Amino acid sequence: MAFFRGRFLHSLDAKGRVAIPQRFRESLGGEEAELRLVMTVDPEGCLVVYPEAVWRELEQKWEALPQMNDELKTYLRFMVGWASDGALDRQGRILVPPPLREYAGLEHEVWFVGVLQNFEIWNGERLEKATGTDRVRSVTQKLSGLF
Amino acid sequence: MAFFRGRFLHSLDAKGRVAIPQRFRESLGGEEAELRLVMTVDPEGCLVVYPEAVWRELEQKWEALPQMNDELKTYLRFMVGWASDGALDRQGRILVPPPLREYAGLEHEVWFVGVLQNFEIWNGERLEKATGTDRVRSVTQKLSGLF
DNA sequence: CCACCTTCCCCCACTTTTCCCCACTAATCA
DNA sequence: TGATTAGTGGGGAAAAGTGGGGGAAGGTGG
Repeated sequence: MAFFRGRFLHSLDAKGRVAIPQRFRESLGGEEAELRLVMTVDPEGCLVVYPEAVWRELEQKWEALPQMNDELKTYLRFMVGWASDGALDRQGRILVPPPLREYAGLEHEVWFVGVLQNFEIWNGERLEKATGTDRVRSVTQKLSGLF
Repeated sequence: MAFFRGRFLHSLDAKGRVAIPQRFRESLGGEEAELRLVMTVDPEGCLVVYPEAVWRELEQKWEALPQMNDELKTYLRFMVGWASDGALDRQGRILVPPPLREYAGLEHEVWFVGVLQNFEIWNGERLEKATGTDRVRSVTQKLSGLF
């Protein structure tokens, strides 16, 4: 299973390409393996990127759900509706489609953040707000019962 | 299991490398063993360094939790998002990636502090504030029921 | 059906970072 | 006082990230 850790500052070029951090590329599988991935959005305001295999598991879970209620429909419209799949180019870069770029407020500088099974791509200011120490402290308090 | 104790003053060189105190290196396992470790940050403003095995246990705990939970996501963005794994070089040093260096306010002089299962790397002034006797006194009072 | 335009992806060239290896100094211990 | 071991610093090769030119592919409108 792939594991993504750490944060990396990269830059989106004028053509909308970003290099995936080498550490992440290694986690994506063998060198010649199909480096396919699926990206979508998170309500927090960032992009979320999954190795194709991980994404497929999510899809299977959704399909296996007993009934399709309104909440699930809303959720799928969001997660699946925004999803875009692609592959790395020969230089290890991906192309971020304009709608996703806009959703996540990505300009020139973007942060890659590993969160175990997948990773995220953030606008710097948003990331700072989302992971500021105040917020983390309060969250840690709430979680402290769990581990 | 490894045990880290004590504090040591070392210096970060211009390339961002620091030597791990020899005492700590011994605790990391056999000489030829894989001297791999994972470092991340603490809201208190320092770096936290784990032997790889200890870190993995933490990750396994996190993975067992429900992944849709927003609080957990925030927490992972912080802990895992800052994490950086690496190995000691031939001289027993590690490279501290620039984002971590900046987060912890590390300049030339840094303090290593052992805290049992892992150790921390501090900016001197911050360490002084965090472990000032006033603060420790009040904390000790609150804990006094526990042991 | 054909010209045009955009999008995407390949290649190449440049810069920066990382990580080897080696050499110097300081401290420790016979 | 020599010998060993820790910590420090720097040179240089290799790798990673960045940016741009140009051709192929695919969509659009006449």
